[in-house]
Amino acid sequence: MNALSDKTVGRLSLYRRLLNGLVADGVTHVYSHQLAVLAGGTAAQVRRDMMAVGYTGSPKRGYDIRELAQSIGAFMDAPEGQGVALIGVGNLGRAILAYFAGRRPHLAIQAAFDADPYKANRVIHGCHCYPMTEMDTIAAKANIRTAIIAVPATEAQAVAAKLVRAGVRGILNFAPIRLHLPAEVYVEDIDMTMSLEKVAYFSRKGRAEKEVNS
Amino acid sequence: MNALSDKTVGRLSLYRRLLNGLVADGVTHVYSHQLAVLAGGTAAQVRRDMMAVGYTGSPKRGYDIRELAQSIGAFMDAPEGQGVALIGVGNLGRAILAYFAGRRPHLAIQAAFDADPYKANRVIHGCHCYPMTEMDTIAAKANIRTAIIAVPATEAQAVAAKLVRAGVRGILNFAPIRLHLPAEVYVEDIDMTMSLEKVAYFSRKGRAEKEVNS
DNA sequence: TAGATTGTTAATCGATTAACAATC
DNA sequence: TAGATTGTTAATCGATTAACAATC
Repeated sequence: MNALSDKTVGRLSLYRRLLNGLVADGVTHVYSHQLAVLAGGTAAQVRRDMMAVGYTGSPKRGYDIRELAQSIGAFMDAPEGQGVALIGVGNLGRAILAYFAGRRPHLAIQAAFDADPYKANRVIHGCHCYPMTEMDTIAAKANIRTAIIAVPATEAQAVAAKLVRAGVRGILNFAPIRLHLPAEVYVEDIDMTMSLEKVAYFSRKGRAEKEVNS
Repeated sequence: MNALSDKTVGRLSLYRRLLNGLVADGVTHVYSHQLAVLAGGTAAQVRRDMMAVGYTGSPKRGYDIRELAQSIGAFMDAPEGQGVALIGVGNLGRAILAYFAGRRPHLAIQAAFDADPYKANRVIHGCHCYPMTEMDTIAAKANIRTAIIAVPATEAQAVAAKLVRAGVRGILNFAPIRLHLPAEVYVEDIDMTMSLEKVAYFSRKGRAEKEVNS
C-alpha cells in the first residue's frame, strides 16, 4: 500500500481499460501473458504490478477480471470522486473537453476557465466555462485538486502558480514549457511538439537496435 | 553520430525551443546550468547531451546559442524537410491541425485524412483533407514517412497497419490503445486518459518521497 | 594566476529481465 | 500426477548522478 511509481500507476490505468474491454467481450479470466500482449509489456511485469495492488491470481485460471479491475479501481480512484479543472478553452481546450466528456464520472472536468471573457459563461461539451477571475473561488468550493493547463506557453507559468495557490496538487500540462512549481506538486507534461519531433527523427533514422530487439 | 536514445532526442527538441527563446531575448551564450534550470534537468545531463550532438562549448562563455541551435537542427531536421500526415479530423484532429499550423515549416502536416467523406475535400487550418481511400496514393506521392493518428480507438489498429503499408515509419498515436506493428516502426503514444489518471492519483496521494527530493 | 565551467570517466541508482520454487 | 502459471528473489541492464582533471 506504499506509494507506487509514476510508471506503475500509468500501467495500472492501461490495464484497467484493457480489462473493461475484456469484460465487454464476456471474458472472465486472463493470464499475465495475455494481458502483457495487450498492454505491450512482459508477463513478469504484469505480475509484479498485480503484486503492487495486492491482488492475487491463481495458477489455474490466472486473474479474475472483474475482481482485478475492482482492485485497481480501489487503488486509483478517489472514493468520493474527484473533480478536475480545465484552464484554457481554445482549440486544444475544447478538444480536451470533448475527449473527456461523459467518459469517467469519477474523474470529470467540473469547470473550465478562460482569460477571455467572451468564452466565459458558456457550456461547451457539457462543461460550464467561467472567467479566470472566478477560478480561486470555484476551485475552493468544489475542492478541486487536479487541473489541466491548455493555455499558450507564455501564460502557463502564471496560471500554474495561481492554480497551486488555489490548492491544486496535480497538473496535466499541455503548454510546451517546463513549469517551476513546489516539489510536492505533481506535473505531467504532454508536449506535442516534442513528441512529433521525436517521431519525425526516428521515422528517418530508425529505432535504436536495442529497442528493435525488445 | 550513432543513434541517440528516445529520451535524448526529446531533450534536444526541448533545448532547441529554449535556445530559440533565448535568441529572441538577445542572449548570445548560455551555461549548462542555466539551460538545465530552463529544461528542468541537471547541468551534467545538458553537457552529456551536447556531447551527443558533437557541439563543444568553452569554459569561459559556455555554449554559443546560435551555433548550438544549428547543431541540434543539423542533427534532428531532415535537410529536405519532412511531411507529416494526420489521420482523423474530429475534435482532436482539428485541434492538432490548429496547434501545428504554420509553426515549423520543416515539419508541417501536409495532408489530413478522414473516413467520413463529408470531412474530405475541405481545408482546415490551412491543411487539405482527403478521403481515407486516397491515403496510399497521396502518402506515396508526397513521400510521407511520419503520421499522427487521431481516430477512435476501435479504428486505430487498422489505420496504423494501413499507414505502415503505405511506407510510414513513425507514428504519433493519440488513440488510447497499444498498436501492434513491426518492430522497426517507431510509435510514440499520447494517452490523455492515462496521463490524467496519473495526475489525479498523485494529486491525492502525493508524489513519492524520492521524487520530491530530486 | 584564480575561478568557474567544460568534457569525460567512475559510482550509484532504479527499473527491467531472468529464473525458480510454490501452487492450482 | 503433469503442466502451466503464480509470487518472489537474484542478475542484468541502462540511465542518472557524482567526481575530477583539462581548459579558457
